[in-house]
Amino acid sequence: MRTKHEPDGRTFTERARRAQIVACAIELVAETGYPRTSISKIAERAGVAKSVVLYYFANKEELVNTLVMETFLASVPVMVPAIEAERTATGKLHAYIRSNGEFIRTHRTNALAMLDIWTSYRSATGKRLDEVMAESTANQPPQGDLATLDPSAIFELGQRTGEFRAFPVQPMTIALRQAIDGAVIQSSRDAGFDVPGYCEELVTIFDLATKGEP
Amino acid sequence: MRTKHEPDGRTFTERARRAQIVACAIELVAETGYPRTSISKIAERAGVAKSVVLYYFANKEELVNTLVMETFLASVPVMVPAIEAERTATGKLHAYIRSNGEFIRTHRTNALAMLDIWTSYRSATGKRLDEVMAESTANQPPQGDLATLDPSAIFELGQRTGEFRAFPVQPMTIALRQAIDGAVIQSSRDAGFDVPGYCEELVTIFDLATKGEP
Amino acid sequence: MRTKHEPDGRTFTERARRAQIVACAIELVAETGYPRTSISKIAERAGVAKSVVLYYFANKEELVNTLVMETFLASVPVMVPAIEAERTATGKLHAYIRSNGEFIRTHRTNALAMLDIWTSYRSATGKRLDEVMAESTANQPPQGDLATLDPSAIFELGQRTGEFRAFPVQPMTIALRQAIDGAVIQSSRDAGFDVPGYCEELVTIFDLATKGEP
Amino acid sequence: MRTKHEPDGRTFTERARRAQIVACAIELVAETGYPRTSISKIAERAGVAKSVVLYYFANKEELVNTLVMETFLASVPVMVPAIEAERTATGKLHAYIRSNGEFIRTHRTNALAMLDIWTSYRSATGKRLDEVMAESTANQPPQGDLATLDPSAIFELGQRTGEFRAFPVQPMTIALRQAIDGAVIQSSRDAGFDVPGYCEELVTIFDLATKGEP
DNA sequence: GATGAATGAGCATTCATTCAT
DNA sequence: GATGAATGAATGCTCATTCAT
Repeated sequence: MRTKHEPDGRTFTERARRAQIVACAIELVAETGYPRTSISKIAERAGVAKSVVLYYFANKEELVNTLVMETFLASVPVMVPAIEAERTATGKLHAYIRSNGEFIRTHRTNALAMLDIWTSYRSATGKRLDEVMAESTANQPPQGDLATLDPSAIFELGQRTGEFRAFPVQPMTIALRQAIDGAVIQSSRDAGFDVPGYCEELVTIFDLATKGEP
Repeated sequence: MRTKHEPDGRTFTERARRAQIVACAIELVAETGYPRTSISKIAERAGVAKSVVLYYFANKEELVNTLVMETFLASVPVMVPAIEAERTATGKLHAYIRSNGEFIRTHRTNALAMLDIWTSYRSATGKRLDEVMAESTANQPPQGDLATLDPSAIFELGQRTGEFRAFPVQPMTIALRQAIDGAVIQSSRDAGFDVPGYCEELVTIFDLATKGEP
Repeated sequence: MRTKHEPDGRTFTERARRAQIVACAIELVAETGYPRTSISKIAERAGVAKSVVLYYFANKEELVNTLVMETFLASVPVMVPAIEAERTATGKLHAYIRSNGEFIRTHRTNALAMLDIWTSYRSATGKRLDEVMAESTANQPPQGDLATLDPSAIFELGQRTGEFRAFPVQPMTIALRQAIDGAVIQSSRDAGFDVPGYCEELVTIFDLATKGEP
Repeated sequence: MRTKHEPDGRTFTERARRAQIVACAIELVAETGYPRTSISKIAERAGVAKSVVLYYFANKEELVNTLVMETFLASVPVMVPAIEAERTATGKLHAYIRSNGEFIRTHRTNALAMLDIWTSYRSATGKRLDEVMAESTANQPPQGDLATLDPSAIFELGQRTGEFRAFPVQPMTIALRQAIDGAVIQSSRDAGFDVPGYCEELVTIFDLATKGEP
């Protein structure tokens, strides 16, 4: 008899194994960094043969893509509703920072792994992950959740409504994203790092930075 | 005749060779990232045999440490005088950001390599570079140039003089360091990125963030 | 009700599946060569699971044997009647060459695959296909269609009837078989190669070679 | 002290090791076929670590190229003088066949390996060796030894001098090359195969085939 | 000082095959 | 009948490191 396939075309076992392998990969990347995370170490941690990993993922790149995508998708239900619940740019900015911090706190390992891959992944041709992803979605402005999760949109809204002062959006966006990534980095060095507390400070900092009249 | 040894116990030739190898390593890390920078590629670029690299550096870790240390030391004459020339905390903060930007602009390759190593280096046991370095200088508060180059000192000064509002120093330090690292990351993706312009925005942002009364 | 079994002990479905798999295998070998033809690629092209291929064929060797046998059997109705229709050795020789060329032209993929396997197949112990097959039919002189398809018999006939000069049969046989294989090789490199035209030249060449008085 | 380098830029050890590795590779290809000849098996036979093979040859392709080139170059001093010593096309044709047979007899393993590679080598993109080599020397007519070793030139000469009948050169060339390759194939199946005797028959066959008036 | 030679560990990937269902 | 799951062996290749000279 045929094995039962779920609507997504995957069997129960396949979905479970894929999830298990992705989980082990995330742990290893978070603990030892992406370059030291090999397929055999992932298999070892999962308690399966190395070839099992490559049975479920065509190659390492597919595994990494899945990992990144799953982590990104996990952040959506935490962040998007929080941001969209706010009507003002100020409210959205606060919600963006706090919900991002909340995601880092509740999904610490995911966040660690994602940031490590984000910074140290290089394709066979030397390209970084964002460059690879940018190519596949070239010339398309961010849409849907992706748009909501881009701080630039919040800054532009605030400038249109007059809540924020006139400042170049790109540098502010970079500074904010980097500041939030700082929470992940600190968290990786000190498991007890107070992410929500840090984010409250970021709320104050970027509140002042966006509103003040220099 | 004996070969003349300089005060550091190294001959002129040895220092020149080491400098040449470090320079090639920096170039390669900046171009292709740390994990893709192998000793044989460094040797190839330097035009020497692979074993020569390991003759001058006991192992890859020592080479990396030297590389980081040299880059750090190169930043001292650019940043320290600029910061120390200022008397107020505000002036020192501005000088810190601008001189750091100036260093990134004039030593782009160094800065790129350093940040890449900072984020992706892991020792054989999985430790990051700062963790490894922290162990060798454990329990010592930063001194001399190191103290000057630590933004925490500037923030504490400003709070003592009343120039800055009362805020927890650690989060502000993390946010500032991360924001500046953002300049390097952008520069690595876009060689034409306007680092000084970006830093001017950071001056405004952190001016507002440290002074405002929330 | 019991599934109906044909005389060969196989059901209709089974024979159809086997034929389909063999057909896909032939295509792949012809296109990419035997060593690059894996069971998973065959299964993929046939649109079945990899394990299905090994359900119908005990192992890769059995699949290859079937493939070769089917191709050989396909050549019989093209070549044997043409050769047997001729009464003279000269006529049979011409018919042998021309009908072989005709088979190559009409069954190009089969011929390509068969020659590729013939030249590059090696068993687990390093033996070639003809050696493996020879073992299973050891000490039996060729019979039936196999005898008709052996050029040696034609040459011996011609020498008995006086149509051909006295020459050692083995070298002439080797030269003829190799010359015909040349048509397949050329055809694999250049799909537009004029096989019948080439075979007409072979007819002339071997006519002169078998008849001349040196 | 520097290791002494010979005029070709290679040390004594390097030349010896390369020769040893190539010799082992030739043996293995001749015995078990190219696809079953792996770098580790070559290393094992040579009694060195697998990595040593890749220390002397950048990759498998370079090793194969060296192997093919060395075998080809080994055939030059055997064949070229013999062919060039003859003035008539008939003499050159006989010399071509006989000296090629002589080369096969004295360099049996080389000839076996070369033919196997010639027929079963495929590049990563699926191209055969002659196609790969043709690309690198595209649009250049064969020159020097390569021209001498091309039977087409002999056939064309004979047609100009009137020694040979008018026949299309390409099919005759294919038939001759294939017939000679037949000697190698027979030799690989039967180490005692009488190559010179076989070649004498080829001399007769192609003598008749090129001269007769059909 | 300098380097050619050698090596073992590790990596991503392919593949034929086994087996329980 | 059919197949999803799993696996071990093998492959080409990279790399940091050791060592004798």
